[in-house]
Amino acid sequence: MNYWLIKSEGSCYSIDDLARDCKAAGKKGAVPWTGIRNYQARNFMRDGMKAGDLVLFYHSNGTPADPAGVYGVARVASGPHIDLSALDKKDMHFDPKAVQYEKEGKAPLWSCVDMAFVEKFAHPVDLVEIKRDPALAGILVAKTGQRLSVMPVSEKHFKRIAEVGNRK
DNA sequence: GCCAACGTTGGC
DNA sequence: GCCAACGTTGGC
Repeated sequence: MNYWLIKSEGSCYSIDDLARDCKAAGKKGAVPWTGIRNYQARNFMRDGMKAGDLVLFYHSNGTPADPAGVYGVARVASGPHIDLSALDKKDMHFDPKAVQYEKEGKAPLWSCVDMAFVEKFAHPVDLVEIKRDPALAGILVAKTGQRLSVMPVSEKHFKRIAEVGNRK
């Protein structure tokens, strides 16, 4: 069992959106986490994530009203599969190179997994809090210049953030 | 909205 | 294969 952190712009796709879409997905209860166009992030998703892994849901690009931070927890709900949004010309994350891969019968250029909503924290654990907490020293998301949208988290750090987020 | 940090692209 | 130019991310 591994632990991860995924980022999303809160104003673009928040944990509330994930909760809504997972509910709308019915029995499946999960949505494909598409649009990742960074090789390292893709590799973490495609090669590292296993169904059942728990994932911190981080909102990036915060505002004073909705600060950047971890807002809740999701769960990996599938193994890796092709990210169809890369083949969709109308999609924001369309990639002609992925179409080329498809034509040549290669393995998909971009893959993703399904994500299920687990919980929204009683209060978000914002970046300031994360950086200030000695129990979270060394966590990747607090590192300057860290732009990965999918990254591993240690079990210790995962549990600490979940504990702080659900406190009170 | 600024800008530092980073990944990717493409000329050579 | 180097590296400058460019685009993007994301904190502030």
